[in-house]
Amino acid sequence: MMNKPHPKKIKPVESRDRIIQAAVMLFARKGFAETGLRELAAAADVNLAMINYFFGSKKELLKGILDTFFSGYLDIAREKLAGPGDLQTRVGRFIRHVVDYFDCYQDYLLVTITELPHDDPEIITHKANWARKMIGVIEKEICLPLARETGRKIPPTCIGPMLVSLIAARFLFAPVMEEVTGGAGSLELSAYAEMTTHVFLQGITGPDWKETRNQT
Amino acid sequence: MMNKPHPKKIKPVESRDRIIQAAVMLFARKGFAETGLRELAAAADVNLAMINYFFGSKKELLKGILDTFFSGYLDIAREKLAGPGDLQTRVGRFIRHVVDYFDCYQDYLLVTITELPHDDPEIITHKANWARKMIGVIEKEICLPLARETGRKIPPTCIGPMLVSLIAARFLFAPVMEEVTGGAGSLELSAYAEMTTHVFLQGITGPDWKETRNQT
DNA sequence: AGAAATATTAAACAAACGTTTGATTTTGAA
DNA sequence: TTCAAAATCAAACGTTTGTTTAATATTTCT
Repeated sequence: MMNKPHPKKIKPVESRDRIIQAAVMLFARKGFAETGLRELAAAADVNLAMINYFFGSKKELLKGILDTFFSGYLDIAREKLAGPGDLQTRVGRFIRHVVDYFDCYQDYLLVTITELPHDDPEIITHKANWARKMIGVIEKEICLPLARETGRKIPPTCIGPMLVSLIAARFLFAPVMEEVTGGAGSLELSAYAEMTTHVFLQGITGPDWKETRNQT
Repeated sequence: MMNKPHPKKIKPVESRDRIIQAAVMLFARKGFAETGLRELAAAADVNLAMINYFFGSKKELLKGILDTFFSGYLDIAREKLAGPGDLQTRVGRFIRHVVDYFDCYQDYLLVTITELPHDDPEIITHKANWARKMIGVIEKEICLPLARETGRKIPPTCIGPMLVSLIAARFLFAPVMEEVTGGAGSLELSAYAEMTTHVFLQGITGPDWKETRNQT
């Protein structure tokens, strides 16, 4: 007996995860408030009441989605922005991974960004907590080295938003740009990462890029 | 008779404008869908029915707000991005004016950006039409000169979103950053414009800025 | 097998939604 | 003053909203 040290939770994975999956898709495409719980329940193929059963409320479900996205983003920052290499190498490595992450979690990104400025006090604290941690990493890994090497002081509360906005631009504007170009495919992902890195480090007029091609 | 060639419309200015003013504020703070028409009517101090009387529908009201913002943004691009000066001068002049514009129309900006990715077909056509015009200006005034001078080809559908995201970052993240810093004032507006210009043109590691200080 | 915990269901809740209607008031020109 | 257009209003329209309840089905462990 007690050979199974507790099966823990392996079962509610099915419905619960289908709800999250459908929620992220619908929130990204239609917006949080525009998405009704009945519509969401239908898309996730669960009973309406299951949503409140698992998450308590619609807002709590949103918080879970935001947490998932922020958590992954922060992990990349801590892991890739620190580590070996000079500033340019580390920033290049970071951006390359964030572009992949944003591409993979596109819907999470859209939900997060479009809900960013809305000042629901229940939500804003969550966002601020994540932002604070992110600002800390950026200050340590970008702003301080930059000030040490060039004497240039840029506050992390300025760099942080700029950096994430720059990278996210492609995905934020994707729906509109698709309509604009009439479906002509956009820039390849790795090329976009390279270009973003160059713009952030050297600007559009800076000297030739291409030397920012280190792996991992 | 007919001495007054028609007083045209000078009267509906009162209520109609109060509605727009309240709508922009509420849509920016709470989101479009989260804002009820009754709440909006109360904030604008008009009767509920006046909104549909003036604008036909809630969605039509939103389109009007988007049009106002896009129109002003496009005007600045056409006026400041063209004209005398080399690429750096023109971009610097453009960014300086856009930062002022975004600051002045902060709520319009938030409404526009947070509604950007949502794929309501009635709205997306409007956005795409404006984006197309903007892309045209950027191609002509930035991408072509850049390719001519440096041989570097960056598609305007990439530069456009990057540029606007970079400038808008401060305003998009403002509510969160305020909570993060605990109300400590953010960078001064003109300093932010200068920094944004430098990052866009030379990147964060580029040579000293300060020479991008032309007037008008 | 039986008891306890977990999942799932249909139905109902009050509240809020965007919109419409029809009557009334205000307005500006004849 | 008179008349028609524009503006304002209270009230109600039928849906849809997020959430809750209580009963049922399924799974899990003893």
